[in-house]
This record gives sequence, C-alpha cells and structure tokens, in this order.
Amino acid sequence: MRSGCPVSVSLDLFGDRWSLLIIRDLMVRGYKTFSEFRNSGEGIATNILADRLRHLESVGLIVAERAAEDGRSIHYRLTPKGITLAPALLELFIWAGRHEQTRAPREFVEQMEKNRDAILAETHRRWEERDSTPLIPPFKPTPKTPKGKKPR
Amino acid sequence: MRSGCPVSVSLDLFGDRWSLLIIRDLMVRGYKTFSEFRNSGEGIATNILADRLRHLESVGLIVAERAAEDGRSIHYRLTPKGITLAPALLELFIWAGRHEQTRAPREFVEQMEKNRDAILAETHRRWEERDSTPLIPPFKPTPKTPKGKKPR
DNA sequence: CACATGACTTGCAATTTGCAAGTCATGTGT
DNA sequence: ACACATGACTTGCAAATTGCAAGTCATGTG
Repeated sequence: MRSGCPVSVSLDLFGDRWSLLIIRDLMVRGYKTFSEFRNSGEGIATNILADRLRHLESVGLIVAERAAEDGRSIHYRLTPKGITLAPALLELFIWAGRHEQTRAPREFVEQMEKNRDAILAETHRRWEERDSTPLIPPFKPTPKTPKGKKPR
Repeated sequence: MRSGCPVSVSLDLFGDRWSLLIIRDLMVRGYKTFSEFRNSGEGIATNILADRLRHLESVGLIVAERAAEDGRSIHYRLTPKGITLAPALLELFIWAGRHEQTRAPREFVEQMEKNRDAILAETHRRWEERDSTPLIPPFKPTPKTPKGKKPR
C-alpha cells in the first residue's frame, strides 16, 4: 500500500479475513498442520488456506518444514517476527471479549486483561520451547442461547 | 464467523483492507469527512469507502452526523466502543514500525513503544475533547529511495 | 442564478473467494 | 508387495467482492 503508514503496512501483510486466524492458531492453540487449520472451526477453504500459508511464509511470518515423524505432514511455525504479533493479537482478543458477544467467558477475558504481561510471557515461552498444549481452552458452549432451541 | 473466538469476531467487524485505516484516520489524524478519507493517501475507491462507513456505523464503531457549519458535510466520529480499539491499533503500529520498512521514523516508533500509556491517554483526551489536531505527523519523506527520480 | 463541493450511487470489468473434486507423495495394515 | 488411507495441496468454475469512471443530488458561494 502506498501510504507507508505502519498500520497500512501491517494490513498489507495480514489484513484479510484469514491470516490472523492462522497466526492465532499457531500462537495459542498449538496448531501446526494444514488439516488442523482447515478444521479450526472457521471454515476456511483449502485453496485459500494454501494461498495464505504461502503468503505468510513469503513475508517471513511463518516457516514450513517437513515433519520428522511423518513425511506426509508439514509443520508450520511462527518466526521470531511472527511471534511478536502476540501483543497486537492479545489486544484484539481483549477488545472483542469486552465489547462483543463471543464464546470466551467474561471472567476469562478479564483475567487476560489483568495479566497481559504474564500471558505474553507464557506465550513466548511456549513458542520457544515448542510447547503445543493449547494456551486457550476450546470455548465449547455457545454462550447466549439458553435452550437447545434452534428456531429458524 | 462461526468459531466465536474474539479474534474471529474482531475480524468480522473490521478484518479487511480498509476499515482499520478509516479508524486510524479518525483516531490519530483527526479526519472526519468522506473526502478526507478518500484523500488519505491509501487510494480507497469511493463506493468501497461509502460501504465501509456504513458498515462501521452499523456495528457501532462510528457515528455520522451532519456538520453544523456546512450542511453538505458529514462528520464521522468514533464511538466509545470505537475509541477503545486504540491499544490494538497502537500495537499494530509498533509492530510494523519495528519489523517492516515504513515511513514512520525509527525514533518515533521507539517513542511510542516507551510511552504507550501516555500515547493512549492523549489519544483518549483528543477523542473526548474533539481535538482534531493530528497526533501523528504526516511522514512526508519516503525513507529508502535515495534517487529523487520521480519527475511528474 | 450559475457554478462549486461534498457525499455518495451506478454500471461494469477485473479480481478474489468459495465449494467440489481431483492429484500426488507418503504411510499403514495384511 | 499391494490395496487402501492420509495429508497437503491443485484445478475448475460459479459467485461474490473490488476497483475504476462517470453520474446524481442536495447544499453552499460569488
């Protein structure tokens, strides 16, 4: 983009509907493979996913390498540049958690808000140690539909 | 989006190439009108701009009102919900300022990084008081093209 | 009253997206 | 060894979204 504003530059790299979700999956859910991203519950199409992974790699946010244990599988991982998106992602998380209807429980969002630094430190630790246990639980229950009713 | 993750919800609201730039213009450049956004240097098309303004209003991030001094003009303004995107935007700014080639001088980015809280406080003050002097200077010079080769 | 101006529409053409259905190189069970 | 899985992608389109260029339309201004 031509303005050269840092915000604008950021959007050039990951300013679309999917890129940040891939980064989130890598950062806090411990996802590594193509099929994990595909089944992440967001419904991304495989051609778009392939395209975004290529793009994120080309701009240096992630790296891809063949898995040692299984030659069919490819493991994606955030680069040092990629992992430093954590503060921005955390702020987005907190913002929507406070202002929108999401599946993240309120208390959980408040915890993150109070412990930003601890969360970021833990995120970084997990990245360094390749610890892929999810930092954030799966948010199973839909929050505001009291009955199992689906009136539509 | 179906996952209900706060990040995903955020992207539903402003996860495209333009929305955040409009929010940035409102937040730190003091822009208020359609034509200011159109001439912001990012090159947005007028139909897209109209569409995004409508959308941002419909999700409660901005409000529009006819200007008192000039009945042709419409002033857009961030809502309380909109202005609280400041921390997220600031992190994006800092991230790209550190990791990418932008027009924001390094020292400037470092200042923001060191004084996050002061910057956010000032941003909020400006919003409350409707102070529309730009918080961030225009970043005139292109940083890394030594040749002045662009004779128009 | 004849222009400007600001804020949008409208009409397309060019992209970009989203399925569905392959392909292709491994791995696995018998 | 051979028949199937599996994981990671392509390919082929149709459908939706974008990006110009060119209006429209309600104010303002000299």
